[in-house]
Amino acid sequence: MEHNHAELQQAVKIYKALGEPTRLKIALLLTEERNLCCSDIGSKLECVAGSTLSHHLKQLTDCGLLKLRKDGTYIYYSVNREIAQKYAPYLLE
Amino acid sequence: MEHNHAELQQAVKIYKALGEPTRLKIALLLTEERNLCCSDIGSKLECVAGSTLSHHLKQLTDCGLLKLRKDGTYIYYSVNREIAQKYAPYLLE
DNA sequence: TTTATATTTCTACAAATATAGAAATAAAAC
DNA sequence: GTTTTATTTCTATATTTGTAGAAATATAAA
Repeated sequence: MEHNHAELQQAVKIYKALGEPTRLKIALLLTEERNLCCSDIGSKLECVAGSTLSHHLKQLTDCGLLKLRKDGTYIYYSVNREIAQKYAPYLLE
Repeated sequence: MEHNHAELQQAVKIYKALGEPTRLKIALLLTEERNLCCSDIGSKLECVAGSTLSHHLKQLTDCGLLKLRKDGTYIYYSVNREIAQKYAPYLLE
């Protein structure tokens, strides 16, 4: 009902992030399995360069859809289920 | 859980459609007010050429998010609430 | 300290896309 | 019939974006 500009912009960012096959797969992967790191994801989605993956993970994180936890050189990603529930519960099905 | 290829492709199309400011506004507009035609929408979203609007409405329709009803030269659009509920309930808030 | 591993940033480029003007199509009104 | 209105298709263009290699950064392991 009352969608202010800031909220609308976040929604656009979230949907833009999910509107790309590789990123949607990443999001679905991280919904099923929590705490995967960049290289884990890379080995599950064959044929994606590390730099490309990093770029996608940044977008998914920047919009608020992914949470991250750093541990040494590793960064573990998970889906922010509250955000997913609000904007794209399809991910959680 | 079991996201087959076809369903995944539709999800990508839906999120890609919503991941653009003008199209998200159109979708929100049509959630609040049913049965608007192309030119109605055009007058509510100032500064969008008819051809551009047509292009956006096609994408929103092709992915299944909008339903249409033709009446003479007019085409009335509405949101497919079942699809919105599944993929983007944010629209219905 | 050197080496290996994880991730990001930089750079470049091909492909996709949002945009709109002009022409085309279609149906209504006159 | 002609004219007006609604929408689409065609065409072109500027911008965005997905991609990956190379270099950089950072931390851990040896």
